[in-house]
Amino acid sequence: MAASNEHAFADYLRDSRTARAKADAAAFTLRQLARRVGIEPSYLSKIERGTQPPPGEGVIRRLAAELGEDPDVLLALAGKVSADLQAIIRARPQLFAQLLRELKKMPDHAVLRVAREVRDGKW
Amino acid sequence: MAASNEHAFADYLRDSRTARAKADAAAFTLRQLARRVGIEPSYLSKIERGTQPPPGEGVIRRLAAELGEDPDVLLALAGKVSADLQAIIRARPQLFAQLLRELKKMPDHAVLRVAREVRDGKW
DNA sequence: GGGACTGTGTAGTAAACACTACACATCAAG
DNA sequence: CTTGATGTGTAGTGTTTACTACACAGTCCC
Repeated sequence: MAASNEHAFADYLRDSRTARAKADAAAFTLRQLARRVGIEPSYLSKIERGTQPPPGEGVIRRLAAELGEDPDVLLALAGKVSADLQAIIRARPQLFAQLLRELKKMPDHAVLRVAREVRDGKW
Repeated sequence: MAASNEHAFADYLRDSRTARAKADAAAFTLRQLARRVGIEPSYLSKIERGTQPPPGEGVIRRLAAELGEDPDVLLALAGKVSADLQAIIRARPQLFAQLLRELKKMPDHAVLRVAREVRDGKW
């Protein structure tokens, strides 16, 4: 694998913001977004360029909310896993460890199918 | 549940070691275990009494190996989730986030059944 | 009663994490 | 031409994580 994903989170974030800026220019300047999220503009700037590593989960969640992105995807790009998902695993470590390692090999549609069947109360 | 302990990891670890010590006293002194795991005895002592927070994943894995414990369980007691499981989730965040949050409500036997069916190649 | 063990107390450290504060250069608009 | 906004550079801070180093007291053995 090439080192293509060095700034995966950074790039995704900047692209997402500039995309929103096309629609609503004034509301999605770096400074405005930083202000709504509650961080320093210079910090967001560095994050968007990958100068700084991705921020903490809280900031990522607020960014996702403002940008209409999926928090879990953004967290993943930041190399993190949502704290609530971790808690779910920790509650039954063996069960979920086994299941996840099994599903690792499976294609998307298989995982999706499992999820759907579970949701549809077939268990 | 009895007094759900603040020092769940600590107590579990100490109990596990002292249990092994009944069988093979010399091999499971605090110092011997610390030596095999590659940490300072005083550090292990503090960990076993909950004076210090649980160690990193590497140390926990080596402790589990020496004590014949399940690494995922030990990690869970330490408030952590195995790095490899996190990587599995990060590879397909939406899929696994949805599945896990769905399975959270389900009883053990249901999760187990899903895992078994997946393993048995019904997908 | 000196050695060789136990476990423990005190102190400190090095790196990573998650940010803030403020000054600066640039550019568009009035 | 200066005002007000944009993004960015430099510097620094408090906290957490993950440990090490070494000295110490008690116990068992002869």
